[in-house]
This record gives sequence, C-alpha cells and structure tokens, in this order.
Amino acid sequence: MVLNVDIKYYQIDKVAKLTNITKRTIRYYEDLELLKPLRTEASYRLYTSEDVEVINEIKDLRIKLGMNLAQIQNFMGLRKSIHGILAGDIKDIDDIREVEKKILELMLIVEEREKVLEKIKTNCSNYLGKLSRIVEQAEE
Amino acid sequence: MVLNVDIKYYQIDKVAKLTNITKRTIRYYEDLELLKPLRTEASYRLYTSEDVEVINEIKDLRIKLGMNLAQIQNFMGLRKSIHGILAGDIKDIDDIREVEKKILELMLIVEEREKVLEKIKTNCSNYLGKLSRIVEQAEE
DNA sequence: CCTACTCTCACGAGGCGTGAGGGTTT
DNA sequence: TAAACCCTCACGCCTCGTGAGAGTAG
Repeated sequence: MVLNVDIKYYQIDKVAKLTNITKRTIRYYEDLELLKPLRTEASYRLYTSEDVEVINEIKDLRIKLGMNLAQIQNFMGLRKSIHGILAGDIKDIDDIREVEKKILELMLIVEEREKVLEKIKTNCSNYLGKLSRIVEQAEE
Repeated sequence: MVLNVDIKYYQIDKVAKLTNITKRTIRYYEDLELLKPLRTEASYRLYTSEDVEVINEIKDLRIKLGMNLAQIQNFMGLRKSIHGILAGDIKDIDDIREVEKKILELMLIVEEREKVLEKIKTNCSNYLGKLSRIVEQAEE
C-alpha cells in the first residue's frame, strides 16, 4: 500500500458526515464493489475526495434518476472500462468496440428519459398558462 | 352508470394484452386509485383508450423515470386536480395557487433530473470521441 | 359447460440496507 | 479507557406485485 502524500485521505466517519450516508451503508456499497478505498496497516478504510464524489453520484443516480444499485453497478463498471481503455490497460480492439456499443446504448436510454421529462415539462408549462389565466379572471 | 355509445370500452383481458401488464396488476393499480374503470351491471371493469394510455404512462414513469408507485400516485393526483380546475369543478383561488405551486415544484425536479442526464450525455460524447481516436490509431 | 370475470386473504421475491455482537486500534 | 474502527451473521422493512380459491356472468 502506497499512500500518496499529496492526496488527502478521509476515514469512514468523515465520509459519512460529508455525504450524509451512514457508515454501515458506505461499507455495504463497498461489498457491491461500488467503492474500493485504500486501507491502513490496521485495515482502516481510507477514502479520497473522488470516493466522496462517487458516493454523491450514487445518491443522484438513485434519488434523482431512480436507478437501482444493480444499474448503478453496471454504470460504474462501464466507466471503469472506459478509464481502463484511456489508461492503456485495455488494448483489445473488440473490447473497445464493445464499450463503445454500451456507451451508445446508454445514450439512447438517456435520450428516452429526456423525452419523457420534456413531455412532462411542456405539459406543466401549458397548465401553468391556463391556470394563470383562470386566476387573472377570478381577480378582476 | 351511463355508457357513452361513441366510446369504445375494453375488458380487462384486452387491456392486459394491449399494455402487456397482467390483469392482476391492473386490478392492483386500481386499488392504488391509479385507475377508475367503469363497471357493467355485473361489475365487470370497462376501460377506455385513455385508461390504456394511463397504464402505458405508468410504465414509462416507473421504468424510464424510476418513479415508485407512491410518486406516481402523487403525480396523477396533481393532474386530476388540474383537470378539476380546468373543468371548473375547483374554483377556490387558494386551491388553484396551491396547485400552481406543486406544478412549479415538479418542474424543478424535472430540471434537476435533466441536469444529471445532460451531464451523463456529455461525458458519453467525450468518451466516444476519445475511444474513436484510439480505434483509429490502432487501425493504422 | 367452459371461459372470463368478480373478490379477498394472504403470501413471496427482490431491493436496500441495518442491528448486534465480539474483537482490534488510537 | 473511550471512541472509532474492523468483520460476520442474520435480520427487517418496504415495494410491487402474485397465487389460490371460491363464487358469478356470458
């Protein structure tokens, strides 16, 4: 284990406070391989600010996008693959094409979601327009 | 019970086939007050094409937006209120303002979601660009 | 008579953590 | 010594349906 002196490490209690996620749940996310903190000699977990980012991202994906943890595992796995390619760890051209395909699939899903949201938003706008006219009339 | 002869009504089996949702689940959604089909004399459920739309919408909200059924109940409830106002059944100005507030809140949530999605999409695009350059180089 | 509908009671799988307990580190 | 960490086993709650069974309608 090599600790980079330029990086600040946080213990789990600190991370729990920063993210407002219980320590118990943070460990649970590690079981799911969503996090891989370094460890001290005594196997205390050491988190970076990137880990904190990841936890906050999980919150967004869960709460704002309604993704379940299996989907998030998938999503994070894809990102790991991408970083592996960009770092030169994955060189097989078919593997790279596979990852490209998954990215395109993901973008399609994102666009489908955006369509649904867009529809809701235009409905909202229309409703607001109609309601404000009703309120105006009532106020005359 | 007054059946409008200009409207086509479907029995539950037909609706199940149209929506690809089990009859059992369609009845369950009725328990949750997401649907209120008319009934025949013998209390057979009669659905309109609007009901079919609603079921498909529930699917979208659940699967594409990851909303749970409580959130969907809320959402549908808001829409009922809006229709109530537009139909003139709700006239109290404070009630109308309350509904306007809820619509604005909903739009904020939608926009938060869109932000998260937008971020994912731009990341995807960037990754695709980088990966295609790597593939090009490999093919030289 | 066979099929599709009705209802109610109760169960069950999957997802997401959480509690307790016993040991170690600072 | 107190507080914060470790691990493991097992439990618990919520959500979203589903199964069975008995009766009625077409």
